[in-house]
Amino acid sequence: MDQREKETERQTVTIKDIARIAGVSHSTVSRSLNDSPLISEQTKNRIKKIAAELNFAFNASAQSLSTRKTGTIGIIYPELFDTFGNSLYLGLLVQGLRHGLEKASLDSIGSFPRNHYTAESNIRKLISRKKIDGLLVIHPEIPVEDWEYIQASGIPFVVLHFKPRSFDYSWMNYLFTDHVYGGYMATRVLIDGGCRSILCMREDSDEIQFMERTKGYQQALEEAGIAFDPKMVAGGDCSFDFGFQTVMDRKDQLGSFDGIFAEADLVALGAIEALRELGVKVPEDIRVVGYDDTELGRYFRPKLTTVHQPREEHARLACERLIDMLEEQDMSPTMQKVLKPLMIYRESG
Amino acid sequence: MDQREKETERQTVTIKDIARIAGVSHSTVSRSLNDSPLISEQTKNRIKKIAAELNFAFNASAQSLSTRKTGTIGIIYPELFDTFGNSLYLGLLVQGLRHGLEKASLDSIGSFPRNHYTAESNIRKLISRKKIDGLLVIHPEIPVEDWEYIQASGIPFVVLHFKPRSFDYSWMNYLFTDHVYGGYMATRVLIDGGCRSILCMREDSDEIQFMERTKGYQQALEEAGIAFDPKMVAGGDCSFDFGFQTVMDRKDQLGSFDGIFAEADLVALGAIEALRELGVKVPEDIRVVGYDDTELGRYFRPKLTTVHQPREEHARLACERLIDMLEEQDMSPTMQKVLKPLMIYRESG
DNA sequence: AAAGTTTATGCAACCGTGTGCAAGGAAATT
DNA sequence: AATTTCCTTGCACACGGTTGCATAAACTTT
Repeated sequence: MDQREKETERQTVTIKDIARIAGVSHSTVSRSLNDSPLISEQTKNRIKKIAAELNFAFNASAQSLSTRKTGTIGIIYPELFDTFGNSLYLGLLVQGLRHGLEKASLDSIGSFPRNHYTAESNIRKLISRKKIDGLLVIHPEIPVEDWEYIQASGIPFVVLHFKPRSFDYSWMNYLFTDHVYGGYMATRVLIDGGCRSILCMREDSDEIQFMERTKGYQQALEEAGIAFDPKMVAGGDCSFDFGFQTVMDRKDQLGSFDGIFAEADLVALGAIEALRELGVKVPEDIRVVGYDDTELGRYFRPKLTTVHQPREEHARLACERLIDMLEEQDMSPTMQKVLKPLMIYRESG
Repeated sequence: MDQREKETERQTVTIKDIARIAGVSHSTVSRSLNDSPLISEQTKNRIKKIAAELNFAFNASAQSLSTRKTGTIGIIYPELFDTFGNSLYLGLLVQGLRHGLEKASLDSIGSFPRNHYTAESNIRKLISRKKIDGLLVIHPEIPVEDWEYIQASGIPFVVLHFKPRSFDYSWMNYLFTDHVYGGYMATRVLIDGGCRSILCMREDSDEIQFMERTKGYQQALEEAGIAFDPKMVAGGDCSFDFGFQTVMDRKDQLGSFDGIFAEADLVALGAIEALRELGVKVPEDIRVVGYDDTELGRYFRPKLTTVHQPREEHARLACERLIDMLEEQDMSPTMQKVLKPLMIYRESG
């Protein structure tokens, strides 16, 4: 110990201090404060009172060391960007999880999969150093080694939002959104509105969710007897500019489509803005549907018709399952849900 | 210990296991892995090799108990809402902090000031149970008892973004934004653009930052020799509707103002939308300036002229100071900065 | 060669809490 | 009254590390 410790006079109260004051052993104090049935009510109350007077609080590290429970959950999620509408979605999802964990008095360590400076895996670090009791994973690209580590460690965890790529998740507890259905619904809205030539603006990534949205688009077309035309699918990124540019690139063939399914709100807004500048009326001339139901779509005019993901339900169910796993020590994948998204009907579609 | 422990065969490697294998005492292992100069290079290397082979990792709880360092920082921040543009700002600020902490290999527990279910103070809980080494506080309403607790505990902390109300912060390390200057700049942009009657739409809250923005507005008016008229200040919430409604309420007296300073982007956008519906051109007829530089303002047309807060710099400086405090044990308030915001010139102003 | 110095390691106590087991005392039973 | 049972409590060890101090070995110095 540092010599200065003495001077600084740490006034931290431990169960031994309470034991001394109460004239009992520290085990009795420990049992009392943990409401053990072994201790008489009288003694318990006396000790609890002393503890309260001294503002006693358990030392979390000591307790964890002994009980092998940290009372902390790791939440792994990706980098947020201020140019992506769904960053707010992810932020709110994490917030929902935090709320759910609070119910069980669990703290949460938020973390990226790897340390940006050392490139070390934060997931493995948190697990191996035993800083967490469980894990909530929201990330499209967890490295295989990390998945294997998680699996081998036997730590309770629930996967949310992003389907793991290149790793079998059939044995995991998970909660996803049915993006095929989302893409299908969005496209159906357009078809039901009379559209027959629907442009699909998709994110050119290998994230499964975008594949699925496009698949739903195709299904809706097929169901309506509209031939799928690969030329009607434009690939790009998740930006306003992509939507804007994609429309502008087609300004000479505006009659070639009468509906747009943008797989992200921001893209839809870019498309709408381009259409406005070209003098095309939305939704009268061309209908536009977005995806994600970000704040953006609520205020732009025309207000965006879009697909909403059941964020609250995701968070609630994930926490419930995780807490259950912590208590029951039962890792079986009893929570494998693919929730249906919700169509938000506004003006643009 | 539970009997089942034996069966489950915990394969966790401890320094004692390494000691046994290496034929040394566990203190030697501890010193080796911590690179103590007391141990010979030869022994160190041998032991490090064994540790690496066994995938050894320190038990965080045990280490904390002994060293009184947890390697974890608490980040206290408010509830985010999907209807407030600055929720994304806060999310990104927290992310910036997380990055800054990663540099020193620190984890972070994100938390609201109090538990929503038990109403217990999370701040006091984290400190008293010794779950964290330091604190980053981003919240407009920390209860006085919590401030007092923080102060008494002597824990290193830095306050960001929100000035504490009803508690003296002159002794703290802090980083704020100069909102007086922000309000001044925004108003100056309008005045320089020729405006003489400027409507100020402010959030009717007692958060200091809004008071300051309004103060800056007044200063700019005064400097330009424009009399301040209380009727030109509209109070409301931080919503699109507030901006929209405030303009609509004045549709019969549109000539009475030629500029709008909205103290939040969303409010500015609502105002712009109302003006558009009323056939008023922005910025030709009426200029509008927002505040916050949220994603929203980048895509709406006309693109929003607004005030940007130096988020990255806040995060970086706060982490640097906090890490320094952790290492130096020097709590003196050497980091008391009020950063200047940045004017973003776009189309609306 | 003896004494002093340096270097490398081990011993044992400690950090704060949990818990199996033994033991003491009171109450219940014979 | 002696024995058995139950209820309380304390002892001692465990959890997995860190560290002051003693000690043994190796190396200098005289």
